[in-house]
Amino acid sequence: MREAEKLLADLTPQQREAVTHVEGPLLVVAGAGSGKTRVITRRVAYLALRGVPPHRLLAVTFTNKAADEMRGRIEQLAGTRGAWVSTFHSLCASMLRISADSIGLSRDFTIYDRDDQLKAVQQCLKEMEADTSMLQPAGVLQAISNAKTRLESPEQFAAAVTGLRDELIAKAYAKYQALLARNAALDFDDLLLRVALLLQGDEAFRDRWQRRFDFVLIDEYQDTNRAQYLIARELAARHRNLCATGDPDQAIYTWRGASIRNILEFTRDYPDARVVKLERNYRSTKAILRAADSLIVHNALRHERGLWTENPEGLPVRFLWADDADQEAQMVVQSIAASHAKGRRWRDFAVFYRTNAQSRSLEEAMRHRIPHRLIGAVQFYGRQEIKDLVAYLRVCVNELDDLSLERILNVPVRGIGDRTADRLRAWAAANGLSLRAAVAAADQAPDLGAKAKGAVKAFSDLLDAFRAAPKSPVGAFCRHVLDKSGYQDWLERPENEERKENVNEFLAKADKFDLEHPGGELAEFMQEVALVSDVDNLDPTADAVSLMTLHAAKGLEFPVVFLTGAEEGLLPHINALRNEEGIEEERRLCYVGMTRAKEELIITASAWRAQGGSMAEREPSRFLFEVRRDVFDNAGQRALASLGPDATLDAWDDAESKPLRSAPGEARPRKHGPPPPPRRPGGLAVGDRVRHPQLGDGWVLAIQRADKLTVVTVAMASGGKRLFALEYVALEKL
DNA sequence: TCGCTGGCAACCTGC
DNA sequence: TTGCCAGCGA
Ligand SMILES: Nc1ncnc2c1ncn2[C@@H]1O[C@H](COP(=O)(O)OP(=O)(O)OP(=O)(O)O)[C@@H](O)[C@H]1O
Repeated sequence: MREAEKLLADLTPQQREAVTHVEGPLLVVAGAGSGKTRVITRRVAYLALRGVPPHRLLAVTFTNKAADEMRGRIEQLAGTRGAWVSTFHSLCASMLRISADSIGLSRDFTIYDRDDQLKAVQQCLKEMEADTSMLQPAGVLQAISNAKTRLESPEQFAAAVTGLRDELIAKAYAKYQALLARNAALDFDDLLLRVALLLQGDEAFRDRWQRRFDFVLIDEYQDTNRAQYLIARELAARHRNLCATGDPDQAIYTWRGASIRNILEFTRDYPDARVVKLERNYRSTKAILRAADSLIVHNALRHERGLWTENPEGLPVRFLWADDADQEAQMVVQSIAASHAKGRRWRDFAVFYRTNAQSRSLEEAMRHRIPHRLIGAVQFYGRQEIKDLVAYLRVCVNELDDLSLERILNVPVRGIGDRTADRLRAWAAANGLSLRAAVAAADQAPDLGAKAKGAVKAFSDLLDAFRAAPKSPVGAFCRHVLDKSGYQDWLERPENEERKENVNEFLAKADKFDLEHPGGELAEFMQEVALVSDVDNLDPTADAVSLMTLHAAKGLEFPVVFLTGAEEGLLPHINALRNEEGIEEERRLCYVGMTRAKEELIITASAWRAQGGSMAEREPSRFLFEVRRDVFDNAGQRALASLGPDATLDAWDDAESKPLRSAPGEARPRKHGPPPPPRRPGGLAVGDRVRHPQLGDGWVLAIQRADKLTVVTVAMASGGKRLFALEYVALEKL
């Protein structure tokens, strides 16, 4: 028990209580940075040290990266391996593969990603007799995904809908499921849905998996959806040793079906559950915590809870208001560079944003200056060349995967054009053949010319050869495929330099897989590839600044955090403004971002931002005015005071005025919110030296009244001319 | 059959 | 601003 003592030594009494609780349901409601991940990890190690065989332990994390880290920590702490640590999706994929034979599923099933799903939907819509021009594939897919999240089969969905549009969607859903079944494919939703339904309806399956684990632990429980909830419940039904940890304030995935009610109603499901609350934050400074707390209390649909820390007060939060996105990026870069010069490592910094599109200006500003890693965005696996190679591998594993086969039919170009493909597809459909079977029997196909038949035959032989070749080690097989398919030759062309590098990166991943899973199957590797998430590619050992979305930041921590684009329409996002729930989720997202910071938090926003082709004027996020003003530094307080709806002023002018901020272009009326009260010119004259709160010093070139505003043209010391409306920018006369 | 060009819509988060 | 699709010429 000495080891177990050590395990508990540096834990708080509450954390210890959660770790040492053994039998029965346990709920750990933990505020941000209070150590819930730490608790789960220790708890698994503790149970192992108490003699529970590690392979009887299941811990479910939100990302594969979190799973890998936790697995490593557990091995360190308990000195044992074998605990099953994975995400829900990986868990379900593995369960389905393991139980494939008994549930009538091919163990070589393909996992379809969003692009595949869209293609499948498009194909279904095309095949439908009714006019589907009113339906957008993305919308239909959304509806299907929603239905699956509600665990509704196509039949149930069809029975519940009214109206032409929904009836068409119901038909499309049925066709879509049939198409996936024909292709032996499952989409992300299916993985969860199938397992949830099997656990409920298939006795053998349920029995087998209920006996598989003695303890079940679920992290980030606040972001579980209905299927995940059922899976957790069923897997733990026999022994009820279910430990859930989460933070309702960090629920940020309700838009894809997650339900905060799962965590809020845990004690209703398990009235005898032990509930442990962790309220001491170990991550952030007092200033950061106060800032975050003062924001989240604005959520009405929330249980009152407090979070405290013994950490130092720390630096005040900074707020930087830029002219445009490029300048915002510059400000971030300058801050980072300055801080780095004072001794910070690059990896101490993270820059968060609401939408991937925002990463562009940041990346541009950092290019060649600051080592950085972009998480997500144009994901690695979304690249054409990677998808091509993956399609080859999928076809090698699963011959029924027509969608993937279609992708590579003529890639690289081998003389099987659209017409030939169409005819093959039509012939296959007419005869109930898979596309692969049609390709194999192409010489019997009607209306195919001799030339086309030859090309198809050669392709079929190629696939046969792949099928016969050893699939392991995976890296070697990938190279074999690239070589024999002619893809490598295509990659060698000078214009494909970058593509070749990406493929090489993929090959390195395959080699890594071989190393970590000696004798591992190609199907397993394909599963891993299908289920990687953006953050999984974050390498914490690389000394580089991390750029990622707020969603991707969940669960991570960094000494210095930049929260960019704190603007109305962006955070909260325009599409979330429809209802209060939407805004509250955005507020939680902002809260998650803020609470990632250990020592420094810098929030930035921009007055103008490119939107489509043109520039749009922005307002600072309402969240900035909900955060206690006194957590900001002086410059931040001043900037916010001058920007806010409750701006403090020396004088009032005309409240009806159309505002204009430091505009690089033309003045525009603001779209929402009350216009901030204008400020008096302040006795400025042409030739005066002035200071802008963020942009620095300059000289007044001109003062004009325009549209009830006072517009000052300033020659900036840093170069260039800028327009400021005195009503909106606190220019200080020097 | 292939590859290029131009017009047009979309731009939120992601397993 | 970008990425997708349709249409066209070689
Ligand atoms: N008892 C403790 N003593 C010292 N440090 C601790 C303790 N508990 C947690 N920490 C530290 O606090 C930080 C946050 O812990 P952890 O990531 O487990 O929190 P969390 O609750 O999962 O956070 P979040 O929900 O915000 O993602 C980590 O750096 C961790 O090492």
